[in-house]
Amino acid sequence: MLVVEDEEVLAAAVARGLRREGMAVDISHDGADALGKLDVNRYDVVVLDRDLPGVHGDQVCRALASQATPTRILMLTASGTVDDRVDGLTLGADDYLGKPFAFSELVARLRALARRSRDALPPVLERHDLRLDPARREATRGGHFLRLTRKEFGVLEALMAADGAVVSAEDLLERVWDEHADPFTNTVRVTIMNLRRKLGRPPLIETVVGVGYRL
Amino acid sequence: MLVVEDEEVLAAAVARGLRREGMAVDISHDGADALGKLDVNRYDVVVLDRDLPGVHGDQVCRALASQATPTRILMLTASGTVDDRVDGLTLGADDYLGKPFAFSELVARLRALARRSRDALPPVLERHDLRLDPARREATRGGHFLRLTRKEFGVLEALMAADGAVVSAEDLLERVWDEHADPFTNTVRVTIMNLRRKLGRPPLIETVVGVGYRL
DNA sequence: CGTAGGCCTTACGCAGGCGTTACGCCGGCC
DNA sequence: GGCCGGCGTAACGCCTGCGTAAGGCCTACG
Repeated sequence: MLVVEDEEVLAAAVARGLRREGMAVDISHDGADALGKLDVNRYDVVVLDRDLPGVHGDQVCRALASQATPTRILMLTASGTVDDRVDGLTLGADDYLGKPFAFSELVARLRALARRSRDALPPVLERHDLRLDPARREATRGGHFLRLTRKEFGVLEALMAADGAVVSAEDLLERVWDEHADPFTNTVRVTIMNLRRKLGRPPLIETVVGVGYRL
Repeated sequence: MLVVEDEEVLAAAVARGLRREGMAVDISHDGADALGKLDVNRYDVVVLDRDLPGVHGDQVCRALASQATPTRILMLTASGTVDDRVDGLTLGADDYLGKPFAFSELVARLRALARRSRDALPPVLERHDLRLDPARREATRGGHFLRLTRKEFGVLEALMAADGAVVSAEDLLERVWDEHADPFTNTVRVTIMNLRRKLGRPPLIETVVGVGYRL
């Protein structure tokens, strides 16, 4: 989840509560920062306060809705009038909750949205004799099953989704690991190595020196 | 199931009875709350009292019928006249039961509706040498009967319905337990263990570390 | 009122995922 | 030709996540 809320105390409280519910939560305190994070990370759901200083919540919403993304939006608003609800939904929000709200209701709605987001996401990726189904979490090569760990699966998914384009190690860190990953770590190289080993021959992952990796 | 009934004592009694029959049951005491839950959760069947304070049962029924959902509706009504029955069915209910009713009849009708709601799936699930009949609550492996508890049966049903895809512990909690399940509980692991033990060998349930389980 | 069984919890041991450090190879550059 | 930066690879250790046992609560039932 990404929680976008300028009131820092509220944001922290919500994040803590959601983490207790088992969710992975990032926080933004303004619209510009939110757009940056949305650009860089993939979220299942964004909890978006409508009244943001600087870049307004509506703008964030529009920006997100305009691009074809599987990310769902839950709008938070101070005034729970019907007009707001209509506005929010026409702007591209997927759900809407007026402040003050019951925390349990927020959780329930986020769960529902996250499930929708997962359902909507998964086309089966196929390249060469590789087949990867994110929904079923299955990867095969030449019909033969591959037992991949989470990181390996994530890296392979990112490479396949890039469709032959080069993906930098930094991109992989942000997509497969999380936003606070140590930029000087060696773990991507090690994961790539293990992945290559499990994929077998002929080799499919090419190193582009100084830039990144591609299928 | 979702039971919508403003008489709290009756609602609790019905829910308890249905849980004894192996169903996962949520409760709403008014129409607005029911609409919220229906918005957020997926149910096979809604048991809907017609006479609700605030948002009337008919309105809930209409709202639900207007959207393309696999959820079935069983209307409960205080007066068992034919007129009511006709009204209910034209509103979009799938079945109808007048109060007072025999509990066994309620169960039978709900079973029938639940089966219809799921009839995208074959009524009897079969994978490998496993056979599972949700209607009769019977499970066999290699022709040999398995004595499963409700939770074990539910978990196995979910895994078989997933058809080899990975099912997360969180999904299992939502499907087999109910909406108030503690996300950090250990009970899924224990149930999986007992299930594996009862299923015998060769082992059929695979653990995908950090993700979930699959058949 | 006692018993049995379903179910959840706590506690603990263990395998494996994952990140680290260290080192060797290779190509480019001054 | 020596230096250096980028990468592959091996080996090690931490610690998460899972399996499993044991105990306790609650409900159903005799």
